[in-house]
Parts: sequence; C-alpha cells; structure tokens
Amino acid sequence: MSLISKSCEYGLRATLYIAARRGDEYVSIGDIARDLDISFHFLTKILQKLTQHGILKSSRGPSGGVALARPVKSVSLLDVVLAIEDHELFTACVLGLKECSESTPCPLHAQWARERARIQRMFRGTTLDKLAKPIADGTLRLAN
Amino acid sequence: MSLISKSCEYGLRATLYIAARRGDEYVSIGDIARDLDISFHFLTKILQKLTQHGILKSSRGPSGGVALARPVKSVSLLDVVLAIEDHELFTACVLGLKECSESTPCPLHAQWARERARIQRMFRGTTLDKLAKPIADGTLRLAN
DNA sequence: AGAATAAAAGACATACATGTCTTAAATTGG
DNA sequence: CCAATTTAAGACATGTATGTCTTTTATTCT
Repeated sequence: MSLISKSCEYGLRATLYIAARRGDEYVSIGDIARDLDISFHFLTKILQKLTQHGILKSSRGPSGGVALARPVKSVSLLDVVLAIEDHELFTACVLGLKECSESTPCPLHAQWARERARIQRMFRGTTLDKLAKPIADGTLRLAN
Repeated sequence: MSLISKSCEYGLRATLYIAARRGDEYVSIGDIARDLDISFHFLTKILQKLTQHGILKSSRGPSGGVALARPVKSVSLLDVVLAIEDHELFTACVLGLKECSESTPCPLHAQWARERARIQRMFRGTTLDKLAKPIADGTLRLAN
C-alpha cells in the first residue's frame, strides 16, 4: 500500500502547482493536468472536492480555472489531505482493529500512534508558501 | 489509504497469533481465521506467501497447520511486511513521483524520507518475541 | 488400504479506486 | 445574441485488492 491515495497525491501536487504560480490567479485544470501528467477528468473531480472544502475557488469560462481560496501561508498540506482522504488516516489502527486506543491497544498501538502523529505534524506544519518558491524557480519539481 | 494492506494486517496478526502460541507448534489456519475473525481462504493465501518466504513452515493432514520456521526472536515484523507487501512501501515517493531521490527530490522528499525510515525501523526493531507474551496472557489483543 | 483432515492451488465473484467519456451549466469576448 | 471556453456532474469502463468457493495434494490415524 501507500500512505496516501493517488487522488491525494494528485491533489497535493496540483495545489502546490497552483501555489507556485502565485496562487491568486486562475489556472485552468487542463494546464495543470498537462504539466503534471495527470488525467484531466480525474483531476477535475479531485479539485472539485478541494473547491467544495473551501481550499480552492473556481471560475468557469474563458480565462477561468482554479485558484487558492485562501492565502498561501494559511493552507497546510494537511488541509489538502483531509479534504480528499478519509480522516481515519491519522487515527486508524495499523493492524486494522476497530477498537484500538490507549485503553484497549493493539500490540503496535503505542509505537504507531507516535509515528502517525509525527506524520500528521509533518503535513500540518508544511504550508504552501514554504514550498512555492523552490517549485516556482525549478529547484523542486512536481512531475517526472 | 492505509499504511499497509489488509493482507499485511492479516499476515501480521496471524504471525503474532502463532508466536503467542509458542510458535513452534502447528496451528491450523482454520483456528487462526476463527479466532482473529479473518476469511479462512483469504488468510490461507496470505500465509502461503509467508511459508514461501521461509517465515512459516506448514504441514498438511490431521494435526497439521502452520508454525514459525525460525525462532521467535529472529523474526521481525518487517520480515512479515516485506514478504507480503510490495517492497516500495519504504522507498516510494509520497507524492507518487517515479524519480524521487536525494539528487532529484520532490518537495516532500527530505521530510518523508525521514518518517518512512522511522517506520521501517519500528517494524524492523519489533521482533515477535517482544509481543508474544503480552498477547499470550491477554494483556494485548489481536482482534476486536 | 481407506477415511478423515488440512494445506495448496486456482477459478470465480465482489468492492472500491482509478481512469475515460459525454453532457450540462456558467462565463467571457466578439 | 452567439460561439468558444472551462468547470460541474454523472455515466461508464478498467484495474486491483479483497473475499468466496471448488478441486487437488499431502498427511495422519484406524
């Protein structure tokens, strides 16, 4: 398996792509799909979720597209992940037990709880503005 | 998504179950499936993989079943995970890029590489013997 | 040897994620 | 108003993980 779904990967890459292009100006989904080599229609549905969650705003018609609905600095990767992924990512038992908590732990509960909390902090602590510049200037890339 | 697949969850729980029953004596897959509430035929296929990887040994016929092929102390959870899961779990890019490494990193490479290494260490450092006792005496459980 | 037991193997079915395609609705510019 | 553009919405197809069922093979016990 993988930590996050393909939908989530696409959503994160697209959001970072938008942020790297100033964020406040509309970018067409077709452009994003082409540059990031993602299926256009599939990406459209993913970005719709982000729009519905208030992370992106959209505009139809010529010169339309999607843009960030909030300041780059105020959007974390966790916001994007939670808008697309099931919330259970950071709460579910690593062994799949329904009831797994401090009081009724599975054999790996303590160790896994620590790791997933770290991962969540990693996503929460990374805001779009921190990555936008190196992406914009080509230091970091969003596609192969 | 989840960190590991259901197959992997089942494989880990079954292996821990076997370890908690001394490990060296054969346990029928039917018993494991019943106690852990896992589909019998599905579990059979998963445990076959573990047998093929030399983690379990099996015996057909009456009083047969599966048992650990090696001492409990020498089997780590990572051994089980890697026998079932794709090896890419601990190497793949979190954003799904094919080429993602120190030299050509994605925007999250550095941070994710650190986390996935920790998770791998968690699985590698946890051997069956460390969990067998608390499971055997009921302190920790493998099913709801 | 024969019957019972249990893993091995593989066909088949189901669920869900992913991907493709078509139509509708909204916006822009001439 | 009309044509072009672009998101929205939903039907449909494909792929993969998961789950079920049947048959085969090996082993044990009588």
